[in-house]
Amino acid sequence: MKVFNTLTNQKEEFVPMDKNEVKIYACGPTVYNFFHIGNARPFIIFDTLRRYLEYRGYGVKFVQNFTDVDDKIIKKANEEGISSAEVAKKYIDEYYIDAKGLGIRPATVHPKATENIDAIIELVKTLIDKGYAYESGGDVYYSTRKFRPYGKLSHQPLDDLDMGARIEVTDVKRDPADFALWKAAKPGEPYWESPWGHGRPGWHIECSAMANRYLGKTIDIHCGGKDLVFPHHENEIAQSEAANGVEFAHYWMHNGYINVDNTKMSKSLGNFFTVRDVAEKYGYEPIRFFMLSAHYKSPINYTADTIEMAKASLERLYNCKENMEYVLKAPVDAEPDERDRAFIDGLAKFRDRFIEAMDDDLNTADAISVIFDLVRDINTYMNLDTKNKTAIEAAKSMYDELCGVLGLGVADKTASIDDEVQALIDERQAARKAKNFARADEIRDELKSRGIILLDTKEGVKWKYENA
RNA sequence: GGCGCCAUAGCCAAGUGGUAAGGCAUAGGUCUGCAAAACCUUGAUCACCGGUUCAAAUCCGGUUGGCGCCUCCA
Repeated sequence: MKVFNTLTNQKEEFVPMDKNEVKIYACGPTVYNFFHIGNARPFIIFDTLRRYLEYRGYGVKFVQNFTDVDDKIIKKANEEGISSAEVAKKYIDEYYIDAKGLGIRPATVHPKATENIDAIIELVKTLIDKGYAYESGGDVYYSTRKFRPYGKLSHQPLDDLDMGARIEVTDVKRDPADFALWKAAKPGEPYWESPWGHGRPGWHIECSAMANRYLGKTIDIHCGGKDLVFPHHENEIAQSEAANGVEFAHYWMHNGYINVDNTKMSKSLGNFFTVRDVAEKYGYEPIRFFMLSAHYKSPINYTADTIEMAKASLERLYNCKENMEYVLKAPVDAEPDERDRAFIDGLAKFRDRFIEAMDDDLNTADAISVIFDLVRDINTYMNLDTKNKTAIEAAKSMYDELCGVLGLGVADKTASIDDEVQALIDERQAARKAKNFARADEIRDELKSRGIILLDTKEGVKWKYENA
């Protein structure tokens, strides 16, 4: 498999240190609000990366943190008159609800910053001992200029930074480019005991500390949104490599932004849509489909149209799946003939094409097109007058296999209907047989008003929920 | 000022040297009592100019337009 590595600015063959335990660290959410669809992109993309690596036979240890102590959380807590811990707890719970809806599997470990303060303090101490950090008025800062390779990820030499533009120049920092590892507690803020007094960790240090604790000094892949390249990931490298003396991560993968009106979506601009709100209107799965329908490095523009198209595309997938399941419920010939055999043999080529696409830096857009080609092949087979059980099962299996890697089109949407509805369906069938189409249509309309759609197929009457 | 990205059909979007995947939408057809689903058919010389090459959406140079990062950010 080839992946684009931000560190080298090119696609490279992915070679893990240990294929039985590929170490991946993904920057998780700061839990002070429902997460928005811009936040959702890396969660979905790198969940897909993990699924694909496992599909290809790798063992994966996937660590994604929760930043549960931070200025924004403190601000929210003050606004609501509750503690930071309560704010964090609430939005961690909400994270799991949305993540589950989006098909994002729980990470192997979801460490929280507040549960790793000891490791953070140890790391800060190490950096001070090695001369990379200094204490100043209860704060501790990292001396950016001491770390010679600083800028190697963002490919931007320190001296080219436009100093003063957005950098807070204070007299506690020796250099404007230095960043906080530890912040002295202000009144009313949560704090922990440390060698530098009461305080709390800076943002960047927690990831270095947790990656080290849960994955070791060197990891295979570190991933996150493109906006984390600088300064967050650059600083992580500075911290981890200065402390450990070895390379921090072999591969750095970054997803592009979600735009709204062709402008970056962000909480600070206020032009964001939460996953919860979008899901309530369109469902969760179209969001995942939308994310995977373009290459992860490209910016994508979120609009009502694009999410509706995603929903419509997904319906095509589910129609195919449901047709197979429907036919399999009835007795079907199990002994494949020559024509069935040819169909079955043809299925493997879709897997080959799918793998080829995904091997090329996770080309999910291409992989989806392979699935649609498979669906067309299956639909054509399903249109035949005689079908074979073995063949449909093989097709279904291939469909589930490929869709499963992307986390799409595999939900079980079958639900039971009550006896009254079944009686109406039966009555309608009788009416149709008697050519009483007025009554038949009346029943169909009645059920539609209850959200149940009837479909008359060659094999009999099918039903489904309108918005399933 | 420094660094970087993008421009493919009405819309979304793959495709880095050999004459353009896939999806949504549209129109016509097959099937159906009708409808739905499905299937078939239907649409692009790839922003513009120049260059390299037997051959370019793909490589090089330029132009125009759009976007991002440079210490809140996924």
